[in-house]
Amino acid sequence: MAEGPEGGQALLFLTDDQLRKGIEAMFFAYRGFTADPDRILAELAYGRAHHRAVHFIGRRPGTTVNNLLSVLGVTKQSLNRVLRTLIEDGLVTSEIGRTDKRERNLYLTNEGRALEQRLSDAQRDRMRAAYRAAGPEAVAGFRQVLEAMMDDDLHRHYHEMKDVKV
Amino acid sequence: MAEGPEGGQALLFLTDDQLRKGIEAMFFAYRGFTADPDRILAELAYGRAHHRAVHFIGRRPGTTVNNLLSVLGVTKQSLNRVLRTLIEDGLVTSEIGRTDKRERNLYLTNEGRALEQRLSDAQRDRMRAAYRAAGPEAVAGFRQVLEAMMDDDLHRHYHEMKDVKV
DNA sequence: CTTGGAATGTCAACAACACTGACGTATTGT
DNA sequence: ACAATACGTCAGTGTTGTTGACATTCCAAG
Repeated sequence: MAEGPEGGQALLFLTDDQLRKGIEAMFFAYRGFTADPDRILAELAYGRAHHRAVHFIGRRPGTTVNNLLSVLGVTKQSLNRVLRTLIEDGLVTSEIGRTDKRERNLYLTNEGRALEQRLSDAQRDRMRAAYRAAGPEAVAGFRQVLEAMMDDDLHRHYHEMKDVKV
Repeated sequence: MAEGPEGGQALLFLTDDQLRKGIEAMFFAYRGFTADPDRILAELAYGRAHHRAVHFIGRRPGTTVNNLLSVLGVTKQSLNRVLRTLIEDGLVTSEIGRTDKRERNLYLTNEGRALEQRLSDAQRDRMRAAYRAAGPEAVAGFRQVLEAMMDDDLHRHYHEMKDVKV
């Protein structure tokens, strides 16, 4: 159905070699992407799981455990282990829901916000350098390809993150 | 040197919000990026580490353990466990180095090549779809930003992978 | 030639973090 | 009352990372 480009010219960028380079670029870039926060987390005996939790709680203060679960794509047992340590360490608070008392609304404490900021800053610094080096048009393309690469349900979460309701 | 853009317009894409979106896009996209191979690997009781090993051995037949180590960025002990199972399962062969008997040259067997192909195909399919949806210019930008995001040493490995010496 | 150090790779034990499965509790809604 | 939902927890397992200890091989200094 509407195959589109027929000639060789338009398909040049879809050769196996081009695709392979893209795959390897994703692999190496993701390592760089996580390197700076990982160093900070290692000092504190935390891992990437803690980073992700703190990030998305910071993005959506008051989010429920269930919502966080589907965004992160892990099991509740796995998330619970992380949340427990964050709450014990005073970085996150868990409040019983006002309308539905079964739910728990999650918030960052001041200390939690401080860590989130520190991790964000490190990651943003690298992202900023990459953006600056590549230029605005490259950034637009970057975002387009990444969006097209997401699964549908992840895509949904990604867009839900856009309209922040603080 | 040559700082370039000074005004607000050219720096719009460097706002914290833009950077945050880029960060979340990387997070969600990487999940999609690994989803298809992960499904295949789960059937075979393998993990991503096996995928990475098989991929880079396939890229550089005869590579040594040490070289693979620095590309993958893990400890030799961690890699060894993965290599052992791959060798036991007949996907990889390890040959004692000809010039230096301390080294081991790694090769894929036919069975190993078959798995590599199967994983590659799955990952390439998604990459191809994303490339096709985003268009050639977006792809160029995508690659530019990813390259700028890598650590220097990873960047080196990335480029070394370009000149294949089969 | 021998000896000591460096390089390469292997084995063992441990920690982090994901998973499944089962169960308990409180709350909601029919 | 009853079923479904939201959350937490205990137990067990697997992958993947880590450090520590050790065997083998190479090479160069004495």
